[in-house]
Amino acid sequence: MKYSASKENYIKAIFHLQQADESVATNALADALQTKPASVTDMLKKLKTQKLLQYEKYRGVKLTPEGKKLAVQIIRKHRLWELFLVEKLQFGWEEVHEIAEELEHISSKKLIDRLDAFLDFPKADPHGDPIPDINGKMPALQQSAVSEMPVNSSGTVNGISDQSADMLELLKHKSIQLGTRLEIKKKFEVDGSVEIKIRNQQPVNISEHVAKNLLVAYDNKGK
Amino acid sequence: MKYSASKENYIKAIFHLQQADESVATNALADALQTKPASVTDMLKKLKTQKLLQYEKYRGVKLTPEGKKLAVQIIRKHRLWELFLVEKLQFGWEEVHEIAEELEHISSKKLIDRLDAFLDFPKADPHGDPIPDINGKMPALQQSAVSEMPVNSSGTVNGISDQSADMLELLKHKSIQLGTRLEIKKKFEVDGSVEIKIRNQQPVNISEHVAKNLLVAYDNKGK
DNA sequence: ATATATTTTTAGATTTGCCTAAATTTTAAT
DNA sequence: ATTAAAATTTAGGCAAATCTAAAAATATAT
Repeated sequence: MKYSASKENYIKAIFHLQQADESVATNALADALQTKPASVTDMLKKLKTQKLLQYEKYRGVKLTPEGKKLAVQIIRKHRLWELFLVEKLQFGWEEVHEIAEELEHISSKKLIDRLDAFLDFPKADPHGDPIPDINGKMPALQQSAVSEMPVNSSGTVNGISDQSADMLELLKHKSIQLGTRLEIKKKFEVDGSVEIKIRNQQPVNISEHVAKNLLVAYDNKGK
Repeated sequence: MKYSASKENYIKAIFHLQQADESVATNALADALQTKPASVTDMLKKLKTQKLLQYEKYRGVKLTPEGKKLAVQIIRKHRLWELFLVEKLQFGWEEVHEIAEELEHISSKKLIDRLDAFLDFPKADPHGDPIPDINGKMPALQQSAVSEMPVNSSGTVNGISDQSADMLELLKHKSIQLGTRLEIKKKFEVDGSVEIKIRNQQPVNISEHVAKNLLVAYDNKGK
């Protein structure tokens, strides 16, 4: 079955908003999709008749297994295209999302499976998010503290264990935030500090404490 | 300016139908676009207000310079994507058209220019049709007789000078037709005959006469 | 030159996806 | 347990792109 780009965007948004198995509110969806709640209600009725979701009025919405399957396919396309853009066409990792929003609606399944092979069956996109495989299986997010990463590896900041104001201030000062892509340059055994490099900036040093609390999603190749 | 996929398809169809500078008939367009003449009339009125074409009712339609520019951009995208699919993703040259019909509507100009560079600024698509460059300049179609082509080069059958029934019968027998992709394997000086290979078939020999009359569009790399 | 056939346009609907404004339901607060 | 606030849905419309059926213009044939 083939769905419009608009419908696919609804399915994707619900998937992302749907933590665990709670249902998603109309307003939350309207917000995520930059549209009006009334439009969301309209669309939910249509998607319900297509059995992509469970919807009872005033009760919010949940994806059916079929809806989830579709969502995962779209996410697979999105993340593969993002990686293609960064890895093969030299785009910056911050400029690819918008383009992938369009590319993810190209329908050919064969295309996406070939692209997957061309990229060597990658496990994560440029932001460190996992890429579902050909069967829709989503690999666990590969996350670890900066202190655990090998020299010369790279990844994307994805979480901070110590959320104290002091820590956040320090990170802000070093212009590190969620989504910041960094590379491990050198590790000092003496004090456990780590030298990291952010994009075009000069390498900076972070203490063992910071390195242990800064969580990074790392790329990973191979099947 | 950004146009809908539907509008882009109209512009492209008019461009292809518009020989020299004659105007294109409503019915011809409806035919090419697999739609009804009434729908074409509706759309032509819209495209006229956008100054992409000259249209007087009952008088047919012509692209304005602006319309032509848009058409060339779309064709550039289409052909680059086709080549990408064949060259990088191992698609057969006959299965790429349909997918490229979707990909050609992805809007990012930067994407297409990067793709162009990634493919090494190719001059022709897998069917031998010329690819407009970044400025919209369309290289002349690189066409020559099989007899003139170097050994190991390849191309796509694109015309036949001698259109006699006998010639056509012979070509049909060897399953050569417009669009057939072939490779020059060996040339025999003695009699001017040429050994060619078609896709997955065994190599076949064609006489000097045939080789001189079989016109092929050949691929070409580099700026 | 006039009738007939063909092409093209108009008129009026339909579907998709969105909107605003008003009504309804649910939730939260006292 | 009411009432006020917030969330959600309904009702009625709009624009894009299509359609069918009917009308109008152009082309063709004798």
